Amino acid sequence: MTDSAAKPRARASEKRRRLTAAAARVLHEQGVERTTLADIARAADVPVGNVYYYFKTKDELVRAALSEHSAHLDELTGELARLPDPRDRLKALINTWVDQRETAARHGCPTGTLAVELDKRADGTLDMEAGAVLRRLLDWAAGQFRELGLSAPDDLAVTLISGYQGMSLLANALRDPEIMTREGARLLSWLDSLEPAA
Amino acid sequence: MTDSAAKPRARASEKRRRLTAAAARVLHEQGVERTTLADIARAADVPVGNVYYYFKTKDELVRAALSEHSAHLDELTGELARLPDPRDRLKALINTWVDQRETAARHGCPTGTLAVELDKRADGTLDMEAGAVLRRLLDWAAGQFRELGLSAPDDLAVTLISGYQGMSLLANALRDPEIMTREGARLLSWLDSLEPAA
DNA sequence: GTCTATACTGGGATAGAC
DNA sequence: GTCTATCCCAGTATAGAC
Repeated sequence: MTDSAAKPRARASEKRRRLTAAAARVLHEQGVERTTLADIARAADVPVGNVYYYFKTKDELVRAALSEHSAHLDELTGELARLPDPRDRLKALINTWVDQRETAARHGCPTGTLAVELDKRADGTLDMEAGAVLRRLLDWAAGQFRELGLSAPDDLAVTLISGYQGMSLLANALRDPEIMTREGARLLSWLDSLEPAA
Repeated sequence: MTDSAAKPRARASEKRRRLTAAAARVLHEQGVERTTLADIARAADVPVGNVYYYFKTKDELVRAALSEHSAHLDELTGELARLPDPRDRLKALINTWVDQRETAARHGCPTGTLAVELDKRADGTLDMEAGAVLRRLLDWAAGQFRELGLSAPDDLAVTLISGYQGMSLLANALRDPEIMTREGARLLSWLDSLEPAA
């Protein structure tokens, strides 16, 4: 009996997951304000009006997309944790960014562009949530710098992530993926130049 | 006769200028998609429906806001031109950014956030126009680096403007103006470290 | 040349059928 | 638990009064 109910439940969460994944992708490509629930439903292959069974409001879908980005970040840092040297982890992170250059040139950083859009809101509902995801990335990077014994690890993290956001924004605005390549190389040699205080 | 017609014409363009200035300000604060024509009209103290006498569509108001930013940029570089040393001009530019830190922390870089939002559009109408303004800033900066006899002036310009966009985005997402101060200081010492190739 | 009243559309949200 | 039909509002744009 409980088992017979399991399948519908499974399908329900399956659709919910499809909607979440679609939201993350479509909101990144089109932005929050220009994306309709119909767009997301279509991308998830779910009937339009049905969306409200899984998400009460559009904002909840945005929130789900943010969790998706956050989970993706966890996955990435989890993989990087296998590298013994923190500096190598940071370098691998930068290489990941450069590998994504075509996407960045077309749509920007998923979290960064979301942060820009949500910060324009007057209502205090979601306007800091994207910032919170960026904050987690900053904290992770600061941890790596700390492990390296560098002073002011938090500031170094800001410099690194700021570099990523800046190059993504410019690559996007100018539609030029090579900006990611060149600035990525610069960040790599910057990393190499950092030495612990004597 | 031609003189008697001058006053209404002057008033007309006066309102047009008020609308343009209001558009630049409100679009920066609220973003394009969340700003209604009524918002801009109210900020410009012009009757709502009247807007269409001066601007045929909302997109034209966005375009006007972009010209405003572009003009503001010209004004700024014009002032900086009075400094004899290109390096001092670049430093003064960075100091201007840091002085604007409270605004940046609240609303981001006017042109950068506009670029992010417009790039989300599928229609090829305005999606590159903000990028064009950023391009002009890049070109100006590259000119300064070239005057200094530095190699790869275009890449240095990208690094500088990317730094500005990155620190503005992070300051905005985290609502922390001090990020502008710290990253600004870093950019200043980076500038000082640059030497012409021997 | 200036402004008002209103038409029209897109899209978020809901009630309720199956 | 799934989906359809529909309501309703916000907001752009226009027609036309003054």
